[in-house]
Amino acid sequence: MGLDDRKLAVLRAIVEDYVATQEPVGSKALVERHQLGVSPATVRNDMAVLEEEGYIRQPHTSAGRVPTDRGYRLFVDRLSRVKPLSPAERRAIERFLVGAVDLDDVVHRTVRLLAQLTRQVAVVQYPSLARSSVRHLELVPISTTRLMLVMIADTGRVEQRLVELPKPVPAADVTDLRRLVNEKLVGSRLSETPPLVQALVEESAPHLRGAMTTLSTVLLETLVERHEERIALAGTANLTRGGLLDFQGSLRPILEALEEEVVLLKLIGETEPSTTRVLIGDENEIDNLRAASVVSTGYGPGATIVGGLGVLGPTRMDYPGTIATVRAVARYVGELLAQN
Amino acid sequence: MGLDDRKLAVLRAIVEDYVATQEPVGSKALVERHQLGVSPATVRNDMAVLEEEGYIRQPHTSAGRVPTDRGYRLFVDRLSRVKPLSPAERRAIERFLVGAVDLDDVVHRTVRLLAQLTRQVAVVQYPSLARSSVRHLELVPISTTRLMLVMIADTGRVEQRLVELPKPVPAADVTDLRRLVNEKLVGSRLSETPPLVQALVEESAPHLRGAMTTLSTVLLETLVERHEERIALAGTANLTRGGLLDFQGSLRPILEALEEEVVLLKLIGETEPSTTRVLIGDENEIDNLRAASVVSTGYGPGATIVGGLGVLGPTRMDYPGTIATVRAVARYVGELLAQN
DNA sequence: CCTGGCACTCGACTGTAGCGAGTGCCAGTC
DNA sequence: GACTGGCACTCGCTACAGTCGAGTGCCAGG
Repeated sequence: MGLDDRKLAVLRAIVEDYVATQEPVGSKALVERHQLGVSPATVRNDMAVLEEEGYIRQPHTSAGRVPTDRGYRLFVDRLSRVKPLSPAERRAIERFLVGAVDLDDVVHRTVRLLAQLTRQVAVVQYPSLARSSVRHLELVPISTTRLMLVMIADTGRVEQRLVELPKPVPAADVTDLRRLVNEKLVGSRLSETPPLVQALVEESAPHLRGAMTTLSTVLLETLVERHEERIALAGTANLTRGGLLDFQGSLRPILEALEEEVVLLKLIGETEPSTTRVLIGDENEIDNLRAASVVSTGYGPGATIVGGLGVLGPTRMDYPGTIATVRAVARYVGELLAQN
Repeated sequence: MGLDDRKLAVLRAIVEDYVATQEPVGSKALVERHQLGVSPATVRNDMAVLEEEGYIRQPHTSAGRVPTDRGYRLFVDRLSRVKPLSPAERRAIERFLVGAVDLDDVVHRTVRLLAQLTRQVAVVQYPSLARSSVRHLELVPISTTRLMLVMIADTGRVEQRLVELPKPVPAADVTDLRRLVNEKLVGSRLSETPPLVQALVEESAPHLRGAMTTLSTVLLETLVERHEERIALAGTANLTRGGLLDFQGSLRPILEALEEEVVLLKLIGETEPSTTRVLIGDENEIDNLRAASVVSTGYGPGATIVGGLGVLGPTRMDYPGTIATVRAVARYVGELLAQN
């Protein structure tokens, strides 16, 4: 484990050069491009150690060195400072996000912005229902046996579900139902609603009981239990940058993974602490994404977190820059949400 | 233009073999695999004519022939019958689409189904607002100066917009506004609403005038004029089938095009007649998609068309099969919509 | 502990040769 | 006049040999 400062400097230089050039970097080029203060031969010795420890590797004998996933990990954890954003990027973020009217609008703008700034695939999760509370519930009669249940959450999300009633319900009863569910549920977090909904059914007048039961079923099953998460995606075209060198030749597994909402949620949805999470190559649990890295973080108004966002790219990525961008965008989005 | 029956048969054989094998097809292989009743030499003469007319070409001297876009066009127009669906496919469609509850659900299932059956990129347009009529408008107070406008269309689409009021509006007035807009607009097609909305503003009581004006602005601008279209996409991973032989080496332009909603709408949205539309390679107006073909059609309950759906793939695609699948799926979706 | 020197490795590139699929053309046949 | 068999030709593909050079590991000396 004898990684003295110079060896770390060599690793940092290798990572930076490789990220920039996309080509294995050799000892001679290294000393030329960085002020290491030693000769190529010395660097070679250091490289030998770094390779033995698993931080770099040679694609083939007599090629330069390339960082391993482990090497990137060390780089991210100990060798890089988060790059401050350029004023241009800062301006781009502001320009992109002002003028958003809708939650939909915010999410779409955000995901495109992220993709554009990082030049990678961007993923943004809509504010999670599980972390939202009910602002209003609306019942719209579609026919005598059908209601449209519209739920508006404090995070701006609006969800609707069709409710098929067991038997016709008069308009007056619909009004009663609407009043009851709103009285009971408005203001409470969705994760806390089950007992309330239960009580609602038990307390409701006999002639409303039937309708209230199916209504509660819809509420619980489709909105609370399998809490519908929504995801926006952009920038898949960026996967083709760098030819087929990244992603070991085939985009197939990546594209397949990106089509699975569950996978995407796993990637960016589980960020509990407010820190940025970086998953490098192999660290990723999803097999299809073993050749990719993910940088993700949570966002939300103020200190609370209501959803996640992040980007996915080749392991060979500009981590400091990407981390900075992801964080900055998350912060701006949070502020935007706080305003509403 | 001397294309006698045998030359057409040769063209058909070339298209079928090339689609199946993905390799340029030569005269000898042709007579072996198809009952043409003539010798390779004769076929060669026919091929020479077909090439002169621009229906096929040679990638390089001494390779077999490959159909040109023009060749595919002739094939689609005159040389192929729509393939009947296999019972398995038929069953797959039914199994996939029953149990859909939501419009969202229907669209998502449809797009995935299409992608799976055709093994290509599938695109489904949500029922167009322009072709929908208003079933109900709901106004939900968010704060004293903010309303959430929820529009439910007869096609099942639900759209919401935040309305920022110029000054606080009491709850009673919101009730009035809700009643007024519903009385006036429910049942009318969105494309016919502008004069109605105009009248609504002019006829409304003075104390409602201000709120009604901004409300009408939101209605007209965001829902009617730039009629918000929504699109679902699936199966991008299928682009990687056939290695990089299709799409002349780079997926980049295709992926870029697929990220633009406008482009997608252009692809599948303009289907006015109920017939299936096939765009082959160069016929496509979007430069990025000159290497691809699109098969699209309209769908809707009964005979009316409310939206489009289709698939995108390499020009080297199984046109008869794809056309059949796209049509069948569109028909099923139409039936599904008619039930609601 | 660092450095310069040196032998070695091995991928990338180049040029050559042989193979074979496929063609175009032509003379002969029905 | 249409079709066919035969034949010379083209040219991409593959294999192989040779060269080049970037990069390495190792070692002796400062």
